[in-house]
Amino acid sequence: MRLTRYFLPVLKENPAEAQIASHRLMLRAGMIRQASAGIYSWLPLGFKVLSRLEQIVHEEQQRAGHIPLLMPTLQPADLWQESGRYNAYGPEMLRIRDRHERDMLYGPTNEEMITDIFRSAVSSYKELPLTLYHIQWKFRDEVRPRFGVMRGREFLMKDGYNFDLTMEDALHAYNRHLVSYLRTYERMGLQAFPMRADTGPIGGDYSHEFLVLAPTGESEVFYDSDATGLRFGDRDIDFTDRAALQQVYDDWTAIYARTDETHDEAVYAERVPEERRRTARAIEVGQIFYFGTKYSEPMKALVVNEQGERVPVHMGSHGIGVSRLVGALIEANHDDRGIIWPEGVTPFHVGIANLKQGDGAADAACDALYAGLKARGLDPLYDDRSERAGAKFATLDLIGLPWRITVGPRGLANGVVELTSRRTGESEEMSPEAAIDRVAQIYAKV
RNA sequence: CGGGCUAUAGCGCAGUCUGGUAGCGCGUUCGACUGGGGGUCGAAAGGUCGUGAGUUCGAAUCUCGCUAGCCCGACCA
Repeated sequence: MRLTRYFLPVLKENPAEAQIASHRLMLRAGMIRQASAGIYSWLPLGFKVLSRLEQIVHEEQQRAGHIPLLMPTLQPADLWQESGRYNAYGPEMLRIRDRHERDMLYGPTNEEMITDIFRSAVSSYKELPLTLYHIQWKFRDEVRPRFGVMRGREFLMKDGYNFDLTMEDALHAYNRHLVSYLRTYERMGLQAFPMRADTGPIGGDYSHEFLVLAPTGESEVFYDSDATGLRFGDRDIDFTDRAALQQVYDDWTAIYARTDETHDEAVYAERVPEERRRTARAIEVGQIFYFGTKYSEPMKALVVNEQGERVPVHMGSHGIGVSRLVGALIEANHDDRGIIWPEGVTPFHVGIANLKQGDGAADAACDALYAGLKARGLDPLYDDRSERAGAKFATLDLIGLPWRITVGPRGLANGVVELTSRRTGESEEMSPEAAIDRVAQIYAKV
């Protein structure tokens, strides 16, 4: 993409309403624009990152054997009356009435709807196990939205629901989600820890939250410093291998890591040596639940088992806050000049800064670089504005592309361009061809 | 939902106390000089001062209502 043909409304000054880094930087980098409290338009750059996160989530869910579908944002109230949550949910649920005076709601989650879909189509244990998920906008009418997309009212969430015959099967689904989530966050360049969690208004008795350490996080967490050494890495997991998944679950949950909601001083003191105890703030970016027959019983989601008995299915629900992750990524990856995207989620792979727009040699070199990068399947952003070097560097630093190729008459006289890492600031001079190779190499691993 | 605050040009703000018909910086447009970290000079465009009523000869400014937004707390993916 050529910057002069893109839509990137960056701000030089900080908007007054933005208190935390991610909110401030998303506004300044032209990623989002507020439409109303806690409701945002996603401008092209933000939309690109959001779409990239969606893509990673889709890939990892399907790798785990989960099936995508798409349910509506607006739901009929009667489903929620059936589960008993229509009255239980409170004013956070946005209630709407249509022209026929029918009570509707903008879905804050989809347990009822998915259970309705399931029960109308599945009646035998032979069709289990089944895990369905979607990535869809949700609405929770927060009293006090804040921190940009980190705590909006409208938010994009991946929510998945497993249907199993037995608790053992459902716990295997639980482990599948735990492992697929670990993979998902690592691909995004984030280290997220599973922490034992309260089950909250959704209910149930088996739950972990995934938290990313960040000073602006809303949760206080207590953990063993050994947890920060955990890496999922490139392990190629067979998601049907129960023992292997259980092992990952055991490895990751053995180390003490809890939020303030479930923190237990006595257990903490007993299991974690004093010098390894850590307290920090963290952002919640996902949560998994096993809740058994909480919805399948009242909503009659029954299947016939091998003995010919009709039994309620065991369910769980599993969420990843996709739009919130954009904020979390920035909280975990920025400096005073702007965002620093991990390679796995960057909106463009590399920025090209032409330091003398209109100069024949510089223009030609940039055009060749741009074409060469595209030919290698890369997505470059070419800053072809008639701006001075400082302005181009500032813009590219702000929007956080992890790599920049700087092209100027001075280097071109020696046949070189400069490849600079946004994260370390280190640069290296090399031929344009070598720069293309290097960037291609970097992204081959992502 | 309790407490506090704000609303003036795309963004950040001054002007409000003491009423007299709106200003600064950034950004934008045009021209020139520039060209390796938001450059310089010159010209220009852009505002029903959130909204409704009231007071007044006259309201961004005073009074009352309404709306929207922000901060702290409680709540929350």
